[in-house]
Amino acid sequence: MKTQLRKGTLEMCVLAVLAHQDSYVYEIVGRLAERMEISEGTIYPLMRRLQADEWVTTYLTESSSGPARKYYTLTASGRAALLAMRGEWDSFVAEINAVLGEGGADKENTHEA
Amino acid sequence: MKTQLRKGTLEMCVLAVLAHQDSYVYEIVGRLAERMEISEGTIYPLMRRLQADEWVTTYLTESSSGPARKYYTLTASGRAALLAMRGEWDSFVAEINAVLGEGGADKENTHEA
DNA sequence: ACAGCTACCTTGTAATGCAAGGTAGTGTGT
DNA sequence: ACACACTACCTTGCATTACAAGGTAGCTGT
Repeated sequence: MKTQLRKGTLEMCVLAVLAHQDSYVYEIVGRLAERMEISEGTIYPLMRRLQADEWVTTYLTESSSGPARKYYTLTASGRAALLAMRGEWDSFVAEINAVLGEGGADKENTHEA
Repeated sequence: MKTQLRKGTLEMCVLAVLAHQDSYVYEIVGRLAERMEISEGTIYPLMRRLQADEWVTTYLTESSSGPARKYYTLTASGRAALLAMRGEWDSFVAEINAVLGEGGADKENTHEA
């Protein structure tokens, strides 16, 4: 069920990581794993989508500790998409909290939405 | 894409509406539609799930303006589930915002486009 | 040579939301 | 009587996405 909540947010999270700095899947997974459970199998197909949408481009870099790394960089439209997603995310959260706040009168005002 | 964000939250929203007061699908949809786009086809299967999980029970009531209404009531475990979901929701939102905030060290840079 | 790590990638399954469509009772206008 | 609109129920098929499990390959240390 926690899985379902994530739908649609992982793209945004990955874009946010890339906004910070270029990265490759193995590292992205490691970063995200600090804060949430995440699996490689989720990210690879996702990266293909990001590429298809032209939100990222890639380049290869040699690694001294394993196979070459495939770095991903945000494009201009990737950055724009991230901003748009943040906006959607914020209004979505507000929307849900409004519904919860409305129905949740039985829990006398936990915290505000 | 907005659709994907909703995954996993609609159950919680419906439970929240029912926590407010007993209701039937047609009305629930109307209520939720005030705040978000939502379709009947989504809710009926969802109600079956809620019933299967024994989070709601139903009773029929005659209506003076159409077919009988099938009201849904929260069970005790339904209320418990709603509380649990709210908890998950809050920590999920915090989690995502943390990732966004981190990648968004350029949050100074939120000149929201 | 082998184990273990880095790093890439694919396939199949499950969960969920939605559009489109179908059934039926009640009231209103012609 | 007939058509239409509104309430109210419900189902089927599709698309999207996350995940588990599995596969390939380079590099390092013993």
